[in-house]
Amino acid sequence: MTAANAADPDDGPGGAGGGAPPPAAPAGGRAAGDDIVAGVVRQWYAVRPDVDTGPMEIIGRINRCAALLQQAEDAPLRHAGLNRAEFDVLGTLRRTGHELTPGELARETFSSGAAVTKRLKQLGERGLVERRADTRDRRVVLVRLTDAGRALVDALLPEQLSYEAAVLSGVEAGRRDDLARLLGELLVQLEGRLGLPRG
Amino acid sequence: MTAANAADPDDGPGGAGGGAPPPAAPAGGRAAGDDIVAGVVRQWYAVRPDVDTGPMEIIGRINRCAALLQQAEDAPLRHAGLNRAEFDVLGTLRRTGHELTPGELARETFSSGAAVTKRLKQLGERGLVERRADTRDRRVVLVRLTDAGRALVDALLPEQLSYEAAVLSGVEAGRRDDLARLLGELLVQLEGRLGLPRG
DNA sequence: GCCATATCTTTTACGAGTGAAACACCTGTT
DNA sequence: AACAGGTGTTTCACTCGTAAAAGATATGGC
Repeated sequence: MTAANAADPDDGPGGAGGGAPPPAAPAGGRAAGDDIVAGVVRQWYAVRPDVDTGPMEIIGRINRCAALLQQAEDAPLRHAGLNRAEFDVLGTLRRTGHELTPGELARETFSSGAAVTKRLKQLGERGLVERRADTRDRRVVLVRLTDAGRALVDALLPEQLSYEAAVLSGVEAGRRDDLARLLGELLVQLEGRLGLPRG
Repeated sequence: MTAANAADPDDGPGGAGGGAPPPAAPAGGRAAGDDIVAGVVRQWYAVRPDVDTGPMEIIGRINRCAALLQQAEDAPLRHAGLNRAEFDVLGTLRRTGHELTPGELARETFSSGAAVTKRLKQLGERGLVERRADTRDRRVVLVRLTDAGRALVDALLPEQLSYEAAVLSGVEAGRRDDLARLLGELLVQLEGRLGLPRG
């Protein structure tokens, strides 16, 4: 609540927060080479020029990208009857190389324990993962990939990645590296700011 | 389907697609200053060094950022009893400045018509939007903000934006601009590649 | 040894989104 | 005028995720 009210609406046009005003303005319409968010920002500037829309240019774009990607990105997975979340569980087990508990899987895949339980049930019924009780602590369940699960991940991973590579291929290689680096910086900050409550 | 299989798994280690292998490798563990995705990439490199994890560094990070943001970003909204999606509808009506149909709202907010119908029902019950039938074409419904709805958006928008600004403040200003620009480039590509089917 | 407390997993109740079907209406053709 | 086909909105059945409660087990103080 502290800094949240820092940018009052009567900040005054021109000195709005720190972001430069959007370039010119095709009357709120959309210019060639612009993405959706640029148009949105211009519309806001037309009706509320006092407000600093800077954050939208990052957060809005991340949300749009994530939405677009999630709608289409999973084509190779869907083909195998999996969704992103299920593949995420399988992939986590594969890349760590050892058994994990449902709690660890939940933390690793950013979802609730309940969601993991559901997914494990389905993946178990399909013979892709196995559960066994921990001998030391019988509250704990240990989950591992079956041979079939491992084979499926290994087959799907390159397909999925090359599909993703195709999706990204419209951006020049050097800029992809820049983008990855900057997203990494942002993610570190977000983890610190928003992820701490879990520690 | 065309270019999607371009990067075959037997691309050969060292020449994997275009991404450099992850730096050294703390045994799959996590180094200081690294984000979660960097650790994930290293784990993959340890068990499947033949695979080009480049796309993960962008898509994985975007997904993580979006997940983290969505969990916490909405603090000021939640305080007003709204969620992101509802605020998105109100904001769209506010920034365009005129009445919109449910279909237009669906396209604008990236969601299904059914979802928009539900939201409009709730927002209508709370007195934030009004529907009226189009006089020309009676299939069409026109939605507009009530005075209360407009006042709520105008009050919430600066709060929400300065909250978002605080979340982003850990990244240096110049880098935020770079990030916004690169995300814009990516978004243009994604819109072209993944958004075309709707046209 | 026993109890209070904490931790891990699963179950339950519910909210939100989606695709497909249903419904209402328009428009051009015959 | 009637009809076929198209478009816009809503309803329906379903999936998926979550928070909170329940169930099972460990652990430390007495």
